[in-house]
Amino acid sequence: MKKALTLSDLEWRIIGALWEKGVLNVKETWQRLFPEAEKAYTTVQTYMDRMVEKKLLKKEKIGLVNFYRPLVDERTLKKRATEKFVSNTFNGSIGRLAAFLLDSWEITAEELGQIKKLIDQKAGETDGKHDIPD
Amino acid sequence: MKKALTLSDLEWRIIGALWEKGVLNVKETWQRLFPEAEKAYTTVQTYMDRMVEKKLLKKEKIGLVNFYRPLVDERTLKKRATEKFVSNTFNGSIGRLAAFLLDSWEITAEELGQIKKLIDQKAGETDGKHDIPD
DNA sequence: GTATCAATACTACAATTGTAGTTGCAATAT
DNA sequence: ATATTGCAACTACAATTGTAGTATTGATAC
Repeated sequence: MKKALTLSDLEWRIIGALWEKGVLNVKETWQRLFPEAEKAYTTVQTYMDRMVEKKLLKKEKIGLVNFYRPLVDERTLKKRATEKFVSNTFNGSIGRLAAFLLDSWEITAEELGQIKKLIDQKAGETDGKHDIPD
Repeated sequence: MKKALTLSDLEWRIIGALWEKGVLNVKETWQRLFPEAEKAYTTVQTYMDRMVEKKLLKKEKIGLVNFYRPLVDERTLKKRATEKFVSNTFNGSIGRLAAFLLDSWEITAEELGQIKKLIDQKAGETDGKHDIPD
């Protein structure tokens, strides 16, 4: 009932760590995210298990320890999240988002240059389907 | 305890309607958003009142009817929402977001052109602080 | 002046989220 | 064997969210 695609802050951080490292157990994740124990270990544990229920992660026990791996592809999830965000906030228009970003952010000249370069690449590559790496 | 800046879908739609129209009462909002009564009138009512509590809207009674107005500026709220989104999803980097958009979206040549134009404008205007309108 | 209508105000309640404590169990150190 | 340590499993609980029903009250039509 609701394809669960709004991750909370902590969920993003957890899955982010997992994408980065591949597999982690609760302790590792907890230490990474909260080196000063800003949140309780069990909080992270609860989150990770709930994320398993939500099919965001997969958990497998090796010896006594559970290891968690991301079940969803980073690009896919980010894309959905972006779609949702843009839909809520900019009536679904990427163009509006782009305009807003340019208009409301301090973006350095370098960044602008880089982005322009990306655009040119993109424009140049308008022949075949570009193969999504990875 | 939490500066309430993640609006839910429905909250976005409501405040969006309010930004568009300036003031609306519950009934008008409800009819606009759910012309087929997909949600109950009282659901919208509840939401709008909760948004008043959250200081997102202001409510004032005129005659017997309550009218609601947005209390937060559209640009400001969208900026915060974007920041939060980018922070969660792209490690806070607008550049990464931009790269992702270019890489993962089908963007038409026209759109690319327009965006490029915006960038050039922006680049041209790199002298003084640009005054954020409104 | 009473029934009806419209909009408000109040109440309800399950699901989800944020946060963590408690219990149990296997490995290890003594 | 026994105490201790590490982690897993289970349980808890308040706050928020999604959804809406019921009650009340002022206006209006007879």
